[in-house]
Amino acid sequence: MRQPPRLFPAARAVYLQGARDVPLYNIESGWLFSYQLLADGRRQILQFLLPGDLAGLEMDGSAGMTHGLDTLTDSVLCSIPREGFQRLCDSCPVVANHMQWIRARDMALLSEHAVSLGRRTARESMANLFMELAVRSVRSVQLISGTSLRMPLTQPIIADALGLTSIHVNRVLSDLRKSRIMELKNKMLTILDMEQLTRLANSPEGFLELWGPKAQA
Amino acid sequence: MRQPPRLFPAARAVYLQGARDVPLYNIESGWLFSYQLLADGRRQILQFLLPGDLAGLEMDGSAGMTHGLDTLTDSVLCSIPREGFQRLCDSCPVVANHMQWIRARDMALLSEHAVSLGRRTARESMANLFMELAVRSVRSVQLISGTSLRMPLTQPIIADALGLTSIHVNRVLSDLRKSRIMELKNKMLTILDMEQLTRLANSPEGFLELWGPKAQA
DNA sequence: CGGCTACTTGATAAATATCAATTCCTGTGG
DNA sequence: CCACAGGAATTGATATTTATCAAGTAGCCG
Repeated sequence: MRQPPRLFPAARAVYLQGARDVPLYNIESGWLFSYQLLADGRRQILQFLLPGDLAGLEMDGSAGMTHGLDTLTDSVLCSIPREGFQRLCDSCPVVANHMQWIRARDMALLSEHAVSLGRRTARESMANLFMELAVRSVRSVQLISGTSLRMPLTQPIIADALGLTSIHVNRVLSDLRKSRIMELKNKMLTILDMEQLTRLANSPEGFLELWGPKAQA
Repeated sequence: MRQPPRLFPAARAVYLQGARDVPLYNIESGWLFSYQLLADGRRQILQFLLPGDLAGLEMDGSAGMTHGLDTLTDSVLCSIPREGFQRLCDSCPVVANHMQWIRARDMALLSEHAVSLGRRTARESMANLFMELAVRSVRSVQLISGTSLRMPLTQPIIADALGLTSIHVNRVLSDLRKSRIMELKNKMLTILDMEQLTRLANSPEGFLELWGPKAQA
């Protein structure tokens, strides 16, 4: 049912906010993000999508998508027709069930993100974001080398994810480097002090276990 | 399958963050909110729940709930055993389907909330929140009298929903009153200038239609 | 190359938080 | 039924965080 894989180059829109008849997309490789725009151009990034994730789950239909999807890196996506998938869900409870699980996980991720936006300081939010992405990317494909891993985010992207300006992101990042906690350079994240980073991130118990055994299924 | 209705008085916990074996709850009447706490007590409210909504959908299982649920007003809830409901979903695709729809709607609401937290000013966020709750409450049970409707939120609650302090909420609220846009008094919201309020809320097209015909189903 | 964007740093401004104090409600216990 | 306690609402003064403006360098894609 999955359509043939298709390559989307880095920094391209996969679909725009408001688009109609958008299929689901299975992410074979690459990093992407979903976002929502305000009329004057302000942008809030809602989620980052990594290999193995499913995009386009949110609303569709007559009103159009509530969010847009862009690639961060070159990505390979397979589209999945909505109605065919719907039929599959109807006929196979195991699939329908797994979908619920995926949606619950997405919701937990977005909730955690909302906590950062509303109640964490810039430092805490950044620590949290990097821990989340480190765990997720290691669990999906990523090869770690020492304490470094690939983290293809630019400062403006981090800013739009955390509700900050890129200038402020730059300053906090250099603070974190000076504090010898972590370093982001050349799209590589190096964790210098996992102890302190974890304390800063301050995620509720259980958050990092969201990608435990069950997520492998 | 739904258990007998049970009354929860105002300002009570229905379940705590981290609780295990929590059932689903159908909200027969009352207003509630779900939230997440940080170790030092900072609180982020994630969603408001109104009659007809379903609570407890997010993660459960061995790790415990990722969020807590409290009542705002006296509320009547029916618990729904998780495993029984699971079986129902498995045997009845229409139900499973509607669940997906509910989860997609919750996701869209939380996304919009995240946009407020990250990219809207305090004024805009508040306009947005009140428009959302006005529309939802009118669609569920609420009786409107003129341009006023019941809105049982305190300033500290609004603050924890929008990532602000209650002091700042107070100031913005009195600004909004002085600007003759809206007024919140005695748990009643009065809309003085719908035109301006809508412009301030600045919600993407389609957001307010999330509770259109289909939501009645 | 050339043009755009990212990154960096400094100076200043705006939004929002913190501290403090007072009044007003409202639910509760005597 | 009243008194009281505790949170809610309000206002002022001040502090902190984060944004805005500005400018220059450095990278990267076409």
